[in-house]
Amino acid sequence: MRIGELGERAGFRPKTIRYYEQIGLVPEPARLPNGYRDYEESAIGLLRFVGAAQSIGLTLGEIREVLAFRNRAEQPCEHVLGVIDRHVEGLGERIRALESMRRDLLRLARRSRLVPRRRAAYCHIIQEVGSH
Amino acid sequence: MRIGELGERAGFRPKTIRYYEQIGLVPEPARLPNGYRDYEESAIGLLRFVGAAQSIGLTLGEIREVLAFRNRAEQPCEHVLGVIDRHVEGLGERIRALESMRRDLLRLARRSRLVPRRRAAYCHIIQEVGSH
DNA sequence: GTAGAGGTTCCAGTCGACTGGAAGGTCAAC
DNA sequence: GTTGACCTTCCAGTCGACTGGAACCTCTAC
Repeated sequence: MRIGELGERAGFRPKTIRYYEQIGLVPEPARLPNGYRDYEESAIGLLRFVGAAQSIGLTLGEIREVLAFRNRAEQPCEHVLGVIDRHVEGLGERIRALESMRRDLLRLARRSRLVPRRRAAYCHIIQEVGSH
Repeated sequence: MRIGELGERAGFRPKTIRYYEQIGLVPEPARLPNGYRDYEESAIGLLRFVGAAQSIGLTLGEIREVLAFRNRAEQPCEHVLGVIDRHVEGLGERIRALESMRRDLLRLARRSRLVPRRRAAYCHIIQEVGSH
């Protein structure tokens, strides 16, 4: 299939797919006699993989590393486990921060609606967040 | 105090402080006779506010909006409450996504360590994440 | 044959958040 | 007086993830 169809089905713009190919994230596909890229069905899965990896916070660089192992059909090595551990650690912190933030913002929104004359209350909350 | 000291005490580089001034995030300070910037103590609190707001995910543009209201000592108006609501909503989603991600990664890490010969397990998990 | 959609490469730009570097001034300690 | 740390402005660059646009080709429907 051509690049436009691949993009439609995998959820990426052609420009983005070409960009990914340029930075070596995905392989160059075969070409039709007219020079158009000709993708296999498997390219959809690969791009979906990239999208999923992005959605869990991996950078394109990290995804490329992971794909390198996937493409070689090797089991995760210490390197990939290291990537996972780093993310798990960071995730815990981010979740705690976000939950705290959410609670604060909900409380603030409630207070602001109950006491509309309360002054500078938003700034007060942000400063509490900052002092944790 | 001069910009270097402010940066030390507030946790920002002088370059960054000048950048914030340039984009209108923080006000221009007074100047000494030699042209050096001369900051009041309150500038530390303002920059800490910026840092705290960044840490809960606000963009500089959003922080600037909030500061505009703070500086006028007005109570949060509908606009600021709108910013809060947007963030609360987005936060809930992000927290759920991060928690799901964290669970998946923890499970993956455990499985990978118990069954070190398991092949391409990482890719499998990412694809599960993507299919949620 | 024509028009328009879709494709190609190449090069540069956008966005947001900084950061580097050039060119030069100021100041305090030695 | 000299040196080195710190300051100034200005202009452009970096990073990561794209995206726009120019110039041109290909193909299908009318």
